Amino acid sequence: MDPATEETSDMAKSENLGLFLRIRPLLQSGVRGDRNPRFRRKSAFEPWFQKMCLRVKTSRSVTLSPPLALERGRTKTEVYDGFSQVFSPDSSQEEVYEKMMRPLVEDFLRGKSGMLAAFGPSGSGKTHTIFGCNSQSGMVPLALQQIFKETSDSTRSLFISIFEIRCEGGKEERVFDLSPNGVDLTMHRSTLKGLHEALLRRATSPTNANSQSSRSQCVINLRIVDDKSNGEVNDQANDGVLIIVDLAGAEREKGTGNQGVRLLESNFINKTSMVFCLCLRSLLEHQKNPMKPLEKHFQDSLLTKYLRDYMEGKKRMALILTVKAGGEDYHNTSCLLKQATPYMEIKFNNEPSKRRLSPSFVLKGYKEKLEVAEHEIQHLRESNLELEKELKDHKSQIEVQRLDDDQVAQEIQRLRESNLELETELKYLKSLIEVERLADDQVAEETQRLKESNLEPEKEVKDLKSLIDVQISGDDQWDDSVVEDLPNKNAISPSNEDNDRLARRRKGKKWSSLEEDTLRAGVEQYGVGRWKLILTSNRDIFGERTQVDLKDKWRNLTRQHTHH
DNA sequence: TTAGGGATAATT
DNA sequence: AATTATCCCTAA
Repeated sequence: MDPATEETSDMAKSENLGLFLRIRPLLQSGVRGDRNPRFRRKSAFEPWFQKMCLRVKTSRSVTLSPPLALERGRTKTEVYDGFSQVFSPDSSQEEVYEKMMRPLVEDFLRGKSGMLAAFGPSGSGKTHTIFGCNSQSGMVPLALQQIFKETSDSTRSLFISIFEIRCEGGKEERVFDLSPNGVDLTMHRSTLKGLHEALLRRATSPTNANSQSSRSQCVINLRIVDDKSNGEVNDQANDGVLIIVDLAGAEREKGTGNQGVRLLESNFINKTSMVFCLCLRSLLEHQKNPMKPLEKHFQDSLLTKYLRDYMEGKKRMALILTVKAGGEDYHNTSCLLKQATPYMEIKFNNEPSKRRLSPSFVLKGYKEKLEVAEHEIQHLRESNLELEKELKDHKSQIEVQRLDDDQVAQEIQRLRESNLELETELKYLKSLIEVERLADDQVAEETQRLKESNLEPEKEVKDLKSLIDVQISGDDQWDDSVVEDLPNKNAISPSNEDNDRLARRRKGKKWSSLEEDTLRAGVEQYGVGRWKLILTSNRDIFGERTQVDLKDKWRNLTRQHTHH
């Protein structure tokens, strides 16, 4: 936002992954010129599909409610919030462009790289959004339009390449260059033609249409360079790069007539998309907890290899989810939202080289976290007080407004929870710091004192900070190895097992009804006790749960059932 | 990997 | 205080 102020400092400015959501209209108005006529017929014959499971709540949130058929008593609508922008079914291409694409393009013109990936089930409008059709240009044509307009008088050239990665069956992925010449096209503003040809071929050729394109990834790469320097520098020296990716379908493989085929690792229709998601998830976890290594999922597919910098959080990325909102789409949509929503917490920093983290570097990171935590605790305390007071007031009045009371109480509960969360994080950080081996006598003593005293969190934070300072100052030539090895529990020194255990316990996560249903279905399909199989077949739904978690949950579900 | 027993956090 | 839901540990 403010390029002038952000400069050198290492972890200076980071921005979150932009997560957009676009809901496809239920009915194809004939204008769309859709390629699948069966769709139209189907929805005409089966009007109950009109019931929408997904609705826009605000410009940044949606509500998802299961269709009646799936309800099993305990149904509540879920809210997904925090999107950069939600585009309703009647949003126009221009609107999407303005709010999502234009900032990317403008940064691109200023030499800042970025990427946009479209993700969603096939038929949800990914391609329509990215490429558009004759009457409604998509993001790519609109972006080019803007780019050509703004570079017409400059001395810069634009390079564009477009290619497709297909992986058919279980075979190797293959790359198909869709540009007429097979190499990068040099384009000035008048030579837009080449792209049009590529576009046309992809969008309208019936042989190349649905079946294949839903399983292939289309990548468009724009590069802008100054004409002064020679054009063909392989590296992205100073040039901005803008990559637009049309990811393969993100639906789960089994339709209505499921066949328990050996699925690869999860039910993704396509390996590349799965790897893409694995990368993002790993990145997110790594950022939440730096002790977790950033796994190298990217090397598992061509696309993610190509996008490595983005997969590792080094360059900025935006994601647009396209979904269908019909009742029949509930499952796919739910899976997609559940999976992709957390990604909005991913951050990108511009710092390109982060070699090996010295402990003091890591500690500095913790210190910053502590500071933030300190603030938030303070803030939460205040809101807590405020709300509690408010609640009291309410209660002292007549009890007509019970509902309001409940809402306030809920809010307080929520705040309490996040407050708790922060405090446990403090505890966690504290234990990590202890693990760093405080060889210094003085420091060890200090730690001991801290451990035994019953300080208020605020004070504790303060003391921890000074503690860190002591460590950082007396620490110049540590080598790495600590960081990479730590995620392994066994590598932690057994100094303080009790404290360590406390800190490591995962925060309990309630089972969603989707997860429960999936578990039931899994047991039905594979049998009781095949937890590993059930888990890996549904990893996109179960997220970070373990086999044991599934087993325990099943124990619960059935125990309750028999107890009845 | 799984089944069970236990610990711990969340709810009632 | 008692009951549940989750998470953790470990023998087999």
